[in-house]
Amino acid sequence: MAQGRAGDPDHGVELLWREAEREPRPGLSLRRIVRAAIELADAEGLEGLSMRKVADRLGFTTMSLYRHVPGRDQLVDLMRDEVLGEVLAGAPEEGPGAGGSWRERLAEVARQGWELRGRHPWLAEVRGSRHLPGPNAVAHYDYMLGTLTGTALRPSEVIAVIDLLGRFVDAEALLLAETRREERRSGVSEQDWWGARDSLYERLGRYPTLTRLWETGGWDRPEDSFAFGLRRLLDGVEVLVRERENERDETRDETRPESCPECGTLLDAAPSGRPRVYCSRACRQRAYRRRRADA
Amino acid sequence: MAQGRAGDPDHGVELLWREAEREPRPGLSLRRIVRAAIELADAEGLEGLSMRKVADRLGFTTMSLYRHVPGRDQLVDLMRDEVLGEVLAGAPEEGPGAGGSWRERLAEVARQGWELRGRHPWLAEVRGSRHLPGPNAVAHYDYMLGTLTGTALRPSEVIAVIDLLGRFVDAEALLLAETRREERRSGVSEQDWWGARDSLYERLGRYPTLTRLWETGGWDRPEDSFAFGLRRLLDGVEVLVRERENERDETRDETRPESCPECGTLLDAAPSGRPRVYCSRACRQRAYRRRRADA
DNA sequence: CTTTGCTGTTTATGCCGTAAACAAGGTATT
DNA sequence: AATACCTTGTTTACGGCATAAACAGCAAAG
Repeated sequence: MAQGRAGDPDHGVELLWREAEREPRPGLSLRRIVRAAIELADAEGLEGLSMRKVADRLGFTTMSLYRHVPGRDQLVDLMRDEVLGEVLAGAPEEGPGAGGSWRERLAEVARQGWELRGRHPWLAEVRGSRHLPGPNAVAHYDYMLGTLTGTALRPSEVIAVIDLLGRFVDAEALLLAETRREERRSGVSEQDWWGARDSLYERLGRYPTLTRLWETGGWDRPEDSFAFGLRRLLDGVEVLVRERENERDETRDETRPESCPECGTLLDAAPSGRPRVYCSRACRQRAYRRRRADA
Repeated sequence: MAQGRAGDPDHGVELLWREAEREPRPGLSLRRIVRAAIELADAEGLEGLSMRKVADRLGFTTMSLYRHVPGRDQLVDLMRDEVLGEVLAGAPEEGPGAGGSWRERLAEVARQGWELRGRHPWLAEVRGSRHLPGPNAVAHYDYMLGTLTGTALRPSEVIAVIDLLGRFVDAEALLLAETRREERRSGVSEQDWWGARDSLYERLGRYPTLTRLWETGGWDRPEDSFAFGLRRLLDGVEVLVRERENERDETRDETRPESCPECGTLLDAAPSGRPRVYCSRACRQRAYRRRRADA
């Protein structure tokens, strides 16, 4: 069934989105394969993931896997979707973090993504631009986009911010994962390895800025690169949000606000005929809570 | 000479830093190998780079390369350093961009890095945390760090900003490179490929934020992700710079400024005995030009 | 009872990096 | 001049990888 379909993306969609497994029978199954592959990748990284090893771990031959998965790439897509389910499983009901400012909510999803990649470092190593999202991936993306609901950002900006943040988290996680793996493989810590490169340091005297930063202790206590980067990014987004808020405020008094300032939904006329400000009681209360929190 | 040294980083240092080749003799040479490898990787990506193909391109056997390069990884290090030389070759003398504000200089090095990765997309694909820098890599790093000279940032922050920016450029370039490659490999544009995933879109109705953003045209004209991200990042850095400037200004009036506000150099007493403000005429003029430009 | 389809296995192909032994030529030493 | 050595390139071989293709066992459906 799965065989010979490695080049068919739509089959990949079916695989990712089809209903939960029927009754668990003995023998192989998609879910078992995916789970085994995740364990393997958690331990050895994405590059250490091979069809052979997954099959061995399950006690089957390599080719047996191809009865359930079209190929390695699709297996990775399935693994990705599986672990993305972990974030939502631990999240509260009412959207992303419910309370708090957009900034707090955004910082929270970044932290969640960071922690997920701490548990599954291979997630950041997944390459390629055509990975099909499964139900969990889409739900997670929707959840992240939801953090910016109610800001004055334009739709395309909401998307750009979330994508940017996602790439940032991935890049930082990738760096950490690679460092960790090389440390484990070689048995030498990153510090020790670089510290032993005397033949390199001998040659760095001629570089002025490098030398000055070295002498003023720039490398003595380095910044935490995830925390530092996240702060800069959030600050940068905040500048944009404020800009859009100012634009909104300038036009507010003349043209009546025709969309909910909290979630952006278009406002239909209230039954009473009185002009609405919020689209629902939930939004009105959320705005109230935020106003109180800001003060 | 190169053989059997694949695990010796110090030999890698020697290779990267040793003087320019002697007279070009017929047959193989390190430089020729590196050049051929760069051409290959430019065309086929880092994953398409193999010792076999490099050797074929030069008309030698695979193993002949190992007389000059310890292994594939070290070859990549050499390629990296070679192309990093391109940036500095086109740069003016007096440090990074010489004129302009720190923000303009920082934006400029980001743009240069972006363009370099446009010419050599594989550069962003290089993985691993223990890549030895050669002379060009160090000079380029020094050059980038130099853009923030004269700001109120602390040394560790200067480094963190430059590293963050570097990872950002790399991440964006990687995304683009992967997209391009898949487009070339499959012959289908990214838009067309995703547009044909009807079996996926059928299932996206249940996701509220996604749906709302779709309906309000969020994906109609997406932001340019490099330009957008760079703006956010620079804005974020600017927030930090201003914060540090305020801190400096608060202590300015009581304790005399003992370092040049333009480049950070410690000020020695002027021969006249009159308290100096800038360390040199160059810095005084630069500050003047900037003040005029801001107004 | 036979046909069909699902599941797992066997076998084989063609990539990859590189270790090890070897061959040939130039250079230095005796 | 004869010898040893060093540098360069080749041959051969190994173990790893993904996966195509043919095949074998079994169960349910006709």
